[in-house]
Amino acid sequence: MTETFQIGQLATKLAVPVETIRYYEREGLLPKPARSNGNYRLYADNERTRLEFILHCRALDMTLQEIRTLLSLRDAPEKGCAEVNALLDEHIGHVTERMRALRRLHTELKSLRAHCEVPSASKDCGILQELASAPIKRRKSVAAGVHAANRGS
Amino acid sequence: MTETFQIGQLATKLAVPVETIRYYEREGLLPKPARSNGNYRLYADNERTRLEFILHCRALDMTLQEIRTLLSLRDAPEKGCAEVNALLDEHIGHVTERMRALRRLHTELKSLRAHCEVPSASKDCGILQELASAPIKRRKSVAAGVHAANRGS
DNA sequence: TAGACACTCTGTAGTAGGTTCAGGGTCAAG
DNA sequence: CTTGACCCTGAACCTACTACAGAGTGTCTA
Repeated sequence: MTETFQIGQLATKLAVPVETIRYYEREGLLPKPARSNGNYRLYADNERTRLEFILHCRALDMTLQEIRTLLSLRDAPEKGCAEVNALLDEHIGHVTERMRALRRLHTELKSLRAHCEVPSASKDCGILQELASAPIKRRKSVAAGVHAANRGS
Repeated sequence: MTETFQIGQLATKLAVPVETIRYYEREGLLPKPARSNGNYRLYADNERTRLEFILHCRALDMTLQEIRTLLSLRDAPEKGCAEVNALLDEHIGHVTERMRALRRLHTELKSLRAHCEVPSASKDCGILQELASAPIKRRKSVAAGVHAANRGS
């Protein structure tokens, strides 16, 4: 019989909040674990490994949906891993695009900042004036993260 | 008497969804506009200008809270614009940090991808193996966007 | 045996910045 | 008088968690 641990121990070991583990269970990324007499969750090594897998993927900024896909591929060892490659390539594509957007953004912010090197009264502030009148370049918000929803053309 | 337009016209002009305009009003970024007899919102040029200002700021990935601050500075022309500069500098700092994080992430993803140039059965997939065993480097999620919450050390 | 304290349980609500939907009202044209 | 385009409010949904509230469990000490 292998060693089991309860949720707090698992959380400490992997440096993840307890609530996150329960959340992943609710979301179907982790299976429902065994329970103790007192209804505490009991985890063994396979759950621990699975959670580690998930955390690695999250550290690489994949969405839970992407991770679900990877887990299902991992659970089907007879299938090829071409899908894994495809998913990863697409994810890398997202990241690349986001880097480009951030670079553009950075340039623009720097140029905006240059409008006001010498502090003055805010009614004469070059930055505020620029913000009021600069053309709006519609772009996907960087704040949306790596996985931007497509809004608009 | 200046020309007025209703929400759909304003939305079309500035290429923003109607719902977003109403949302900004709820959030207090836009003032409550005049209403027609039929209870339709009626906008004039000053609201339009204010909305443009907000959209420019959003295009630069500022949060609504940052924009609220900028708007209040804009509304107080007697105050200095040192605060504007400070806000912008901090925002640029966020963006810079995020760019760095994205570059690290990109490197890591590329290296992971290199584990499986030749598709094989998924049970032998180098990527899946790597994801299961690689050390977890805790980092702020890039998906949190430019404005990351600080979670954990 | 009782109390203190740490741990766990479920369920709900909040976060940012919107988007989508249901169920209705308004207005001009045909 | 009906069609269709527009508008209204209020609430639910999205991601990936996080933060409670209120209750039960388990262990240690007095």
